[in-house]
Amino acid sequence: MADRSLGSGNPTSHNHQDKSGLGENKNASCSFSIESILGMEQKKDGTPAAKPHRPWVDKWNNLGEDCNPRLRIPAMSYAVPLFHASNYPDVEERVLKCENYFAVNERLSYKRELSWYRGRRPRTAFTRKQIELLENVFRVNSYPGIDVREELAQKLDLDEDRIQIWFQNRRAKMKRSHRESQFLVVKNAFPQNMIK
Amino acid sequence: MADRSLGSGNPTSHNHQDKSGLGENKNASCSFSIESILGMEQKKDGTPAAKPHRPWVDKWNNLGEDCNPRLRIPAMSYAVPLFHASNYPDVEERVLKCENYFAVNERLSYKRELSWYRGRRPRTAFTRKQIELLENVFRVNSYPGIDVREELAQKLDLDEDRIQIWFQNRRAKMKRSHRESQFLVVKNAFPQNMIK
DNA sequence: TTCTAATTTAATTGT
DNA sequence: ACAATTAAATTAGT
Repeated sequence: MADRSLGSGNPTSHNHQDKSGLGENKNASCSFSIESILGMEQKKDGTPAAKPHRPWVDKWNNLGEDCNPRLRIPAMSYAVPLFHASNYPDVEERVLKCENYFAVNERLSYKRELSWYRGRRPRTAFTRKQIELLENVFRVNSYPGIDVREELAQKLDLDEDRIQIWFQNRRAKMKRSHRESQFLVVKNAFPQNMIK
Repeated sequence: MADRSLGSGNPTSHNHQDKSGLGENKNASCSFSIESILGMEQKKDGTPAAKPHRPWVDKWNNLGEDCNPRLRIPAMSYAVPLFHASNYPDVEERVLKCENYFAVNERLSYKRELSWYRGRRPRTAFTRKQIELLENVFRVNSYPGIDVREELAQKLDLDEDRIQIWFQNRRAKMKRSHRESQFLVVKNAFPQNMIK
């Protein structure tokens, strides 16, 4: 049982980053040859030292000191139940705890195998109450200034950062749905066969 | 998610110049009063948020013509066979059965109640061949750019969207299985009682 | 039941 | 700040 038919043969290193396409395989026919695929991979990772602003990494992992934060075992964080902890299935939670163990004890080992996004902030799960208030404020003002955000942060016991991101994402959502409803309006204003 | 099938323009111009925080209430306590809320335009849905990007609805429901497609009964097809008494909560299941019944017999009734069920894209069943190629590509590049995805889409006769989602889910799966295997490694490296 | 396609939304990156 | 994308967490179909 538990046949994990897929998990076994997988290479574990991945350099992501292929935003720009770059997929020019000149070969005429249908070859996704290894070459062509590898050719498509961007070498964006010269280890760019690109974005070393991850306060929470150190905040939660404050034993290390001088090595590149992006190479550290970072967030353990979301490995440890401290941070959100609530809704993993049992197995996964044990897995996570264990990983954390290992990391704590052996730290600095297999960083390489660990994904590039290690440093990602654990996803915040807003409560119903929090969302409610945020939505109410959003209705009135979708561009709250710093003072309002700070106030909200305090009231909701969240970092001001989270508030800001929330409003950003919320605006994006609103924009999207507006765009889409406009699309429908336009679409319905035309005879069916004019729109494919 | 990328909604690239819609007008890529930026039809809605925002004057987002509100640094000052409009919604700022001078009142001491936490009042975001109804008045202040109603004072604004408020055209955004009060609740569960619309997600009106569902091109396939029309594609499969091309009998109607002038009514709003979002209000139509969409895919009856996959609504019909749902008399599987499986894992919906009782209430919802009854609702479904009922709605379906009416939908079949009365078509276009009970649109409102169907809404939560309606918008979902029918699950795509990939063929063995498709999976095979996708897996092969994934092995070399788990982050294919748009070009590669388009190429795959064409080759496999799928929407590019499906490809993108497939890779997303595949990455999640890989991550999961990596976690699990790490768990096993750690587990075997420690005395039993260290693992709860 | 397990696996996975599809959805929603928090977080990241680059401009 | 926005646009586009990714990952995390869910929902739900087979």
